Amino acid sequence: MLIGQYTHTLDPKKRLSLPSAFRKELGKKVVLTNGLDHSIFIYSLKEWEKVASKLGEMGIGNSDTRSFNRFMLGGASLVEVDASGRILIPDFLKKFASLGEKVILAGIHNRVEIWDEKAWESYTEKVSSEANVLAEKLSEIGVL
Amino acid sequence: MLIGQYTHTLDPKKRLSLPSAFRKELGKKVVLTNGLDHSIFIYSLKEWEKVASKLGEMGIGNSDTRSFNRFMLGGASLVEVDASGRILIPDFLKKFASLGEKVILAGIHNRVEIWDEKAWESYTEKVSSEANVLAEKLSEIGVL
DNA sequence: TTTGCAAAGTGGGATGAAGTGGTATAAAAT
DNA sequence: ATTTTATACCACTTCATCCCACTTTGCAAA
Repeated sequence: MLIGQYTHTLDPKKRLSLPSAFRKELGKKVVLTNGLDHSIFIYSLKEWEKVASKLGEMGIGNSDTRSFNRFMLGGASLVEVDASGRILIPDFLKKFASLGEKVILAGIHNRVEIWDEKAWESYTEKVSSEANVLAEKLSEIGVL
Repeated sequence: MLIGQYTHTLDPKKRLSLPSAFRKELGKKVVLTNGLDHSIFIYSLKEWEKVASKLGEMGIGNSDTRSFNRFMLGGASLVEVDASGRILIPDFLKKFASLGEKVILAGIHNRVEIWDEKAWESYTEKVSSEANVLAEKLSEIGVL
């Protein structure tokens, strides 16, 4: 279970150190891909295989799933974690998530999300103001 | 059952000692997360796993649940209780709840809530003045 | 009541790991 | 051949963690 939120810096070489709390669970090889809401998703290789096979099972018939598969699968790249726990962010993903110097790494269940700090702040601000309403919805369906 | 209300101090190192009355029930590992109304929720690891697995099962398709998951899961952090019964409050949670030096720890059923002292006072003041109205609403739906 | 003891809450110093920046070497591209 | 890019390696700094100590409070025994 990946949880917790950290602010790290993306250096000029596009290196990003993973929070030590995530390293064990992610392993030495991770998969980065286009995430939803302009974030980057990080999966451990193991988790990625599950996600990918689920997506793969959806077939190529429907044009929506085709596009989504191109988005998630086509945008994926396998990355090694170096000796000091850092990964290299590919250029196209950095652009996709418009990452600046400060980024947020957030553990969400089976994945880690990378966000530009500013984007994360404005997103969470918006969400926390809606959280009460969301909580109500979720409690109606018995989650909380 | 967590019950009772305590005022403790958050030291410069962001350490907060849990009231001894809560320690046994919370265990050695607890989960802190963004709470509603700008408080922080503390769950025992056991209780948390129940909440988290429900949230995690909901998938990534719906944008409302995505937001709420980011709020609850991304805003969470697993924390060890140290030898003298203290926990470390992560920076982002301290900011989120705008905690000052004095904080309130309140046991609410299966969780503990952390509030800034000032915020708690003004909140309880407001609520107690509305309590009559609230009681009526709750009795309408059969709670009281 | 007084004294002693144990538990709870708070504060501070020391150590080690985590995060970050930089250099050197190897590989690749121009 | 020269410039650029990637990777491994090393070094510094900061902060979390551990450990110890002081103070206060409540309880119990003398």
